[in-house]
Amino acid sequence: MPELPEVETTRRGLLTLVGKLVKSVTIRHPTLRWPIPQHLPQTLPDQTLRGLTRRAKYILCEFDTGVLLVHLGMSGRIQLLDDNYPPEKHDHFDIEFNGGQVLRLRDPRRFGAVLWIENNGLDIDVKAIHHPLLNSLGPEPLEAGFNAEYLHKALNNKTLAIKNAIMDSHVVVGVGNIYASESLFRAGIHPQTSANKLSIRRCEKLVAEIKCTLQDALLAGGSSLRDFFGTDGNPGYFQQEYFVYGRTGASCKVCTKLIKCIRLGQRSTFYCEQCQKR
DNA sequence: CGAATCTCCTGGAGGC
DNA sequence: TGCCTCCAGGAGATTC
Repeated sequence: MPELPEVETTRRGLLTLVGKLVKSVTIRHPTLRWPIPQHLPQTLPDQTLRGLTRRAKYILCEFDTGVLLVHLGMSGRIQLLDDNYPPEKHDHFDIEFNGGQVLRLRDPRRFGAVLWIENNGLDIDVKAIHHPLLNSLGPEPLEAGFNAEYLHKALNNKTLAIKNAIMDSHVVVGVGNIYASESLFRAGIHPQTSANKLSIRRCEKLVAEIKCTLQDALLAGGSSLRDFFGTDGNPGYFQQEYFVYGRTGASCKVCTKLIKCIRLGQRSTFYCEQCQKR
């Protein structure tokens, strides 16, 4: 479900909680990708949510004594409830705040994660947090550090398909299966092109289209495939703007040729052979 | 080292 | 209605 636009949409929907005090924490199903720390129901109450930031597809919830790192995996979704409604089957984790609002994590496939990073009494800038999951991440796609020069250099020694390369979080974060196909279409680049064969000019085009695609999706409130909804329960609308994703056999919106689907790195990959060149 | 494959888990869709 | 197979937005771990 969630790529960068969906995670960012989720984060923004939770900003109203910043400054509030935690009342209680409930863990119903601790076995996500990694176990949810069992001490959270003791640790978090009476702490203030100091800030909410995002790095890659991780939401970082800054509390007084540490940072709660949340990842939505494939099927995760966070709801912001104004009351403590009865949980449903896959509602694994709640944070209840003073005033009654509840942050609720639902994740049927349980590929998501909730982890705790203790700050050990130090006032650490959340941007400078050290954690194995955060240490080797590439640049944020919407920031200035992700540019043609950077990408060209990062792809320099890579022979794998460009589509797989831009989905590698060491190269650039936040680009998942949907937006990889969409960005490559917009850039006119065939997904099987060897990463190190892209000229600096085409890197420039690809960088621009990744930024543009993610921005457009963000403005639409993300994409709703099956089950993405914002924290307020409203779906995103970007899927209505897909050029290629999920459109196998339909005609290209630009040239009318039929959209093709191949498997790359075990993932469905959609493209137009007329509009996208190697 | 890079690249490809495997893995975690549940649910929905489609075929029979 | 039931049973089977296939597929799904991520990404770390493992293997070659």
